[in-house]
Amino acid sequence: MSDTPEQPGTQSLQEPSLDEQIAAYQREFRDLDPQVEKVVSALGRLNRRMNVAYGRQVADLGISNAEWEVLKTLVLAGAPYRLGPGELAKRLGLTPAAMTHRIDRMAGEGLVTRDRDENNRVRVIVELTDEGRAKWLEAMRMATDFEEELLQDLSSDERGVLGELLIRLLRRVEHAQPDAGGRLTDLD
Amino acid sequence: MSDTPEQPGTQSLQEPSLDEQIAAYQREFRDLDPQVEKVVSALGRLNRRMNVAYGRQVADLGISNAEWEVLKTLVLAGAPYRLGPGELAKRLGLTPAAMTHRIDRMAGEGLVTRDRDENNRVRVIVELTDEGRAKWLEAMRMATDFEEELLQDLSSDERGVLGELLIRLLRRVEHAQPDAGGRLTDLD
DNA sequence: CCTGAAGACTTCAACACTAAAGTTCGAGCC
DNA sequence: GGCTCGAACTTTAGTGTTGAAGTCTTCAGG
Repeated sequence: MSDTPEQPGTQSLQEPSLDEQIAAYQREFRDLDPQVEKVVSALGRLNRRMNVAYGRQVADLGISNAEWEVLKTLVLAGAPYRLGPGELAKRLGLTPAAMTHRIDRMAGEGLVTRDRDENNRVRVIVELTDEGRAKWLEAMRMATDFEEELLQDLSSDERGVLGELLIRLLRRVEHAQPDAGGRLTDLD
Repeated sequence: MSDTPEQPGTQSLQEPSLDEQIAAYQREFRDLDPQVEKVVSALGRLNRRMNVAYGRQVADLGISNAEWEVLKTLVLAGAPYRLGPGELAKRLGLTPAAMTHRIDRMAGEGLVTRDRDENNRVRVIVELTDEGRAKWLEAMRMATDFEEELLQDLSSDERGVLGELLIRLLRRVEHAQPDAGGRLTDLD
């Protein structure tokens, strides 16, 4: 069902329990598969809660979740940690316009630099600063600690199984099946 | 790692493959548990993709994802499908101010009505209209079809296992353990 | 060269959300 | 009965995002 991600600053989402929710849906909508609904709703909720948690953690470092996303993307690019605004926008799923402003802010805070490419003056190069990289590292440490704790109750086998199942779903959504029975095409 | 939910209107998120991403992180950050990272990253990605998909579907019905959330919450409330703006805000994780505007729009579109409570004139009652309920039903049908298709490759057993594992994670995040070893308190 | 077309960003107007400051109504107190 | 407090919503100011329009640069012809 999804429960899209909408947190206010850092509030306490207050909703009925998962089981109550599913029971309510079944009352209102007869042909609902509870098993499917359970998986989908749990997925959505889990994700929202996690995002709230990440947001709090990076806030302690003085950066926003949005800024952290940019730092991660730049680090993922590897080595000199450079990427153009357009490329960043594509990877983050933002419009170029939003990227322009985001980079403005981050450059102002010293997390990245923004320069014109000398070889092709239409292009702009955004590069991580040492400070930006340091912030990333701190955030990364907090994030992995949190993630480790989140999965604490699961055995290694269970973690493996969970990972595999999720990846199968992801594949289904990403490669938008060449239609061998199920549609789901044009997902993105 | 999370990959927070940020889609532009309805773009094609373009990112490295999950395996590439994890490999890159390992290069940059030594003590990273690939198994944990796999689970967390898959969760985040899956969710973003799903939200994009939901957004497209409800857009075909002429409503936004945000509006659909309100419809769902009202239906979940049951029977006369009424809730105050404050209560709605709490359940959706929005500020009351945002709720005011959202209700304005939706009332303008005839999806809900907004009236003062006769017994307590400070209170406002938002009620689903028949049109709103009809929209919900259509959206619900599309959503469940999509969800069914998403899980198509998983056997009933696998769906059950996945659901249980997710719920265990959810519990860990929701009840923010009374600290018997792991922290994670104050999550929301 | 000079021109036209395409690409990569930026600027602008409109919209949605947050935080904080109002407004209005109901309740308790003396 | 009039006062004050608190609750529930709305308004305002500021930020971040989208979509469309605009600018600047490069490249392919003519």
